[in-house]
Amino acid sequence: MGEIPTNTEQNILNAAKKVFIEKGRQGTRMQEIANEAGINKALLHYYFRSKEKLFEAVFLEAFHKFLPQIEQLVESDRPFFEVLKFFIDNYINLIFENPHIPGFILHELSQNPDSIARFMSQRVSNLPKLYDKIEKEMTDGIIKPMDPRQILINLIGLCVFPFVAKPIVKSVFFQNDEEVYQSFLLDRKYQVYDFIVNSIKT
Amino acid sequence: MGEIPTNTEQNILNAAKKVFIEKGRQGTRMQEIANEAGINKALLHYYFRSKEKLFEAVFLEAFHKFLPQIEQLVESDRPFFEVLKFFIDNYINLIFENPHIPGFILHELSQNPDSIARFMSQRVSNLPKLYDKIEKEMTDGIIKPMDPRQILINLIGLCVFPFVAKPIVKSVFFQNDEEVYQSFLLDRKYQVYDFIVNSIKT
DNA sequence: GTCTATATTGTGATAGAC
DNA sequence: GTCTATCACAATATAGAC
Repeated sequence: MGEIPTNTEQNILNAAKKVFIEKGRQGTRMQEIANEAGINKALLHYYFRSKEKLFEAVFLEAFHKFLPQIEQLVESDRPFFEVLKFFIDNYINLIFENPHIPGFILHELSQNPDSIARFMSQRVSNLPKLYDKIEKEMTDGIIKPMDPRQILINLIGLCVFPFVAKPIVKSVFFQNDEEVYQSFLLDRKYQVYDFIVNSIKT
Repeated sequence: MGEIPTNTEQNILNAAKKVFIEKGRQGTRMQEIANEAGINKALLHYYFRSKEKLFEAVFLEAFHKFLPQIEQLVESDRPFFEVLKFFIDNYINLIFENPHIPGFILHELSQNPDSIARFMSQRVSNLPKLYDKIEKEMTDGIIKPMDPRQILINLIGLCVFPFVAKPIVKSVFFQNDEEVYQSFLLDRKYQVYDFIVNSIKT
């Protein structure tokens, strides 16, 4: 439903993405994916052997869409604060366009923590380079001395949380006003950047 | 299983809490709750009419356990930074003892965002008082001028995220070493406090 | 109150016509 | 490749004995 599919397989995958990411693995019914794709259940099994296989395809794509962004933080020789600004801007834009994916990934991984090994591969192998970069700026007196991992975990958490906790945030802080909540999100990237910089700069 | 139940109803509720909070509403089987409680399925329906009712009982308790902590931030005349330290300490301790509840709440609410109205009640009615308290310290030049809601959302996000994202955090930053991850968590409350204070103090 | 047995519906998966 | 019809089993819920 919606866009014209190039082929049936892609059509199914698109439908599956939508349903799985919103409802989760256990909350998803094959029938609903079929409806969403405008076909019948049998075709799902024709293209993807089982619900399990279909789910894996969806999860893999979602996971890879969100994780490798970390590489952006390394692939540059510019100062950390500049790279940081660039990353936050891109990452929050990405979440904006796919607001349900972070919660989807977190929930499915918590249901099946060991599966993460299959998805990670070499993606984060250059994380040590990022640590070096940050520690370099610490010895240069630009950033306060602290565990670089704390910075990175705070960074991801601050970006992701307002989206993952949408119902609570929207209800508690914005009286369930969708518009006010959205305008809060639009301002968020600048707030996160300022918050982090103020916290870690010397 | 585990502790001796005072009565069957409480026994069922304990078992249901364990299973629902770990597996989620859709991932939970009534049979598994029955096994966990050491009884049979029929008794579940005798005490709680349906899976739905049992879930609601579990969710309500979990939700109220975690939300009203916000009140701590208001119920004191001490400076905000002191109250903040106290809150972070308590809240992270609470999560430590119930590490799966935050993810459980976030996921279930995102599946059923409208249901939040039933659970909130007057709990956050004194939030404006907290805003006033923070804004007072801004005009006093103790805290940087900014939207108090940004501070509070960051606060919750920083506390909750390392637990909700355990598999990713543990894998990406700690090579899946549970012990290292745990020691990171133990240090977390001080890190979060420092991070926030450094960021918002003038 | 607690159990066993069973009803009833939901759901993933397959068979087979076209 | 795509459909309809159906199987097989899983899961919630209830009936009824004790």
